[in-house]
Amino acid sequence: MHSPEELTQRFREVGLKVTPQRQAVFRVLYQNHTHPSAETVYEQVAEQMPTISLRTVYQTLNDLTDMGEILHLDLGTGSARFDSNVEHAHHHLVCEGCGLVRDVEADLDSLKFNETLPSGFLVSETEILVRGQCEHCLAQDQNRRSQDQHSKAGA
Amino acid sequence: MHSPEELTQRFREVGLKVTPQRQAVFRVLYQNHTHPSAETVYEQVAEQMPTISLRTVYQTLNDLTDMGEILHLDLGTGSARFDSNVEHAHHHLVCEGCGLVRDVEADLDSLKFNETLPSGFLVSETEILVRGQCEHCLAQDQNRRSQDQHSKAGA
DNA sequence: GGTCTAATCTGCAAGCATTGTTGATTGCCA
DNA sequence: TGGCAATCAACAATGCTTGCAGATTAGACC
Repeated sequence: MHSPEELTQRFREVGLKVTPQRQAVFRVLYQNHTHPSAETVYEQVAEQMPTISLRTVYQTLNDLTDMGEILHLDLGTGSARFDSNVEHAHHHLVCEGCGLVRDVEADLDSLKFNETLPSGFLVSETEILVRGQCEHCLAQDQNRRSQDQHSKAGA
Repeated sequence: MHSPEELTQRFREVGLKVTPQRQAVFRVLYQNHTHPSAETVYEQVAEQMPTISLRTVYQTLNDLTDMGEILHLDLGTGSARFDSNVEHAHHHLVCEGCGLVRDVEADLDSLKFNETLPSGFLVSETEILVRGQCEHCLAQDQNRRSQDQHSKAGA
C-alpha cells in the first residue's frame, strides 16, 4: 500500500473524502504487517480515537481493497485478514492454533500441475496456503500434554 | 470416503448410531463429487426425506469430517464445501463467478519456496487454490457485454 | 472565514453460515 | 421387547459483515 500521505492524495483524486478516521486506519495498516482482522484494526485505531465505529473501519478497508491498496484474504480463520503488502507477490503461512499469518515467497513457475488445467477456465490467481502450528502454539501444546501427564500421575 | 454400507459399519464401530437421516447424507455425498455446501447437501437429501433438518445435515457432515471420511474446505465462497475425495491428494480450482469447484492434481514436491519456511513452524497441510472464471461464467460475461453494446447502440 | 451539499460518521438492525439448546423420538444392545 | 443413550427437529444464539437512517463534516465555492 501507499503511505498515509499518498493515500490522502489518492482518495481525493478518486473523489473520496479524507477524514481523521480514515487517516487513522491508513496509519495503522501502514505500520501493521501482521495481516490484522477488521476487529484488530478497529482496536488499534480505537486506542487513538475511541469514538470510531467498527462500521467505519470496515468501510475504509473495503475502499482500500477496491482501490487495490490492500488485499482482502480469506484464510479460513473465521474473519477476513487484510494484507497491506500488494507490491510483492507472496503466499501465506497460517497457524491453525492462534491464527498467526506470515508471508512466504514461492516460485509459482516451478509448480507443475499433473494434468493441464481445464482449457476453458481463465485463471486470475493461484494461491498457496501453508497450514500448521506456529512455534508458540506447539510449545503450548507440549506444556498442556505434560500437564495432563502430571495430573494423571497425581490422580 | 467409504461407501454408504461401509460407513454404516464405521459409525457403529465408533459408537455412533446409524439413522435414516445419516444414511441419506451418506448416499448424497457418495454420489455427488461437486464439492457441495451443507445447504446443497440438505436440499438433495430433503428431496428424499423432506422432514430432515439442516442442523442434522451439519451434524453428520461434522461427524464425517472428524472421522476423516470427507474434507471440510474453506474456499472463500461464503459457505464451507465438502469433498468426499480424501483418497487422492489434490487441490482445487474455484470459479469466482458461480462457486464451481474442480479438483486439480499438482506436484507439490516441485514447488520451491524462495526462502525456507520458518524453522519452528510445523506444517500440516499445503493447499493450492486456483481462482478464476469457469467456461460458463466467461460465456455469460461475454453475452452481457455484447448485450450492453447493443443497448448502447440502440439508445 | 462563512455557506452549502454530498459524502461520511455512528449506532443499530439485519443477513448469512454455523453451532448451542432442549424436549421429543428412535436406534440398538441386552 | 424394554430401556436408555444417542439423535432428531425446531428454534435461539453466535460471529462476521453489511444495510440503513439520521446526525455530522470535508472540502469546493464565494
